[in-house]
Amino acid sequence: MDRRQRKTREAIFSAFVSLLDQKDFSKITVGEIIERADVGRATFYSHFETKDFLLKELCFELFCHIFDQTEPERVGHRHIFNCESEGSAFVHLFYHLQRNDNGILDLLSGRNNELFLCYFKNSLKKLVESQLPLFESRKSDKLPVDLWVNHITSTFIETVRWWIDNGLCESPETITEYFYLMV
Amino acid sequence: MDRRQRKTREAIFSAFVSLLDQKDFSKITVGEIIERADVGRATFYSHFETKDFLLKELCFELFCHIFDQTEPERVGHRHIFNCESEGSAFVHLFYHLQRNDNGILDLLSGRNNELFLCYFKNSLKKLVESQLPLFESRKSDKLPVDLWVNHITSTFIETVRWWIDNGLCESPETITEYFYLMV
DNA sequence: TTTGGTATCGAACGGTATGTTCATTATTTA
DNA sequence: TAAATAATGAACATACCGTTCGATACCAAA
Repeated sequence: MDRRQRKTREAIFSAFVSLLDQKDFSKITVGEIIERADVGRATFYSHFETKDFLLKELCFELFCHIFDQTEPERVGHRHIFNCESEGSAFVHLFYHLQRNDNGILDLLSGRNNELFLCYFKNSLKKLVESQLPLFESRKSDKLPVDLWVNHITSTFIETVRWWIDNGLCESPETITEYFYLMV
Repeated sequence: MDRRQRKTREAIFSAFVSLLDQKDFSKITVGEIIERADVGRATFYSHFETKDFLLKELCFELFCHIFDQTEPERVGHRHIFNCESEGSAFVHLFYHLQRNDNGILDLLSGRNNELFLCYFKNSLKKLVESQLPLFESRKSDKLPVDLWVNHITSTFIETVRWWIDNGLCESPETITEYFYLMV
């Protein structure tokens, strides 16, 4: 890829993330993004169709290394799908969140990010499905599978949001315990 | 209240609800509302500060008779807080939803109604709190109360959304059973 | 190093939606 | 019937969107 392209793309992403740190997605304008990225208006639109697509691509990059099963393992980072000890995938994920990789917390806690939550939920569902045996119980036999998966996923997200709103006081282990208690 | 005021207010509400039947809240413009309500632009803004406030007031009216404890009982409608048989408040609520009073389903199922969901959740939380003893168990002792309340409330909402997405196939009783199984 | 292709710039434009203003007209109420 | 109040409708300023286009800067391959 052309170095110019890489640079503007990077500039736009980083301007976008830093803006998300300050205000809700819905309040951010394209004008602000290009001003902070120091990039021409036409340039922005030659990279991203709309602001929503920018968010979509950002999510894709964010979630890829967290959720994507095809992503190759890296040194020092055991992949979440391959955590061997029981249930550790979710502690792992809570750790990711606590470190606030790429300002993901701003997006999760914000109250106007339906789009983001939608993408996050979809990725998370895949993880939940792959870990489904963990949650087998009397209850789950009597429920439609997709309702059950949706419930676990939603519970995870609501737990994270509660955690954030509470100032991330609890340790990832405690939160994981809470999470498992609820499902 | 002046009859003129009542009439325009009513016209705006009904135009708004009928538009919600057709498209997401975020796609509806003030222009469309006043056209359908057959009301002047200035008139709209003399009644409602913004479109968001219109939604807020609509929610207030919608939720009042469902959730408000101070609302007087009416003939043929036992109030939800006074359902005496165990747990019937939630079946009651599922019945309300199934009948789609005031097009509330459009708002609940729509994917762009964070504001509405926020209001709904807040009202629902009060109901959940009042019914909390129903949900006591080993689990709940070990969890922070507000996390527990939030979990029950979210689970209810997610159940309804799943129900709607599935075409309201199940009976309110079945859904209530699912709901209780999950929490 | 030249050269052809490509990315960026920057200003301007048309379009849509917002929320306000104000003089005029209609309705209510005292 | 008169004073108060509400609705009208057109106009206005503002903001943001997404597009266009000629000029300029940059890159990569020959």
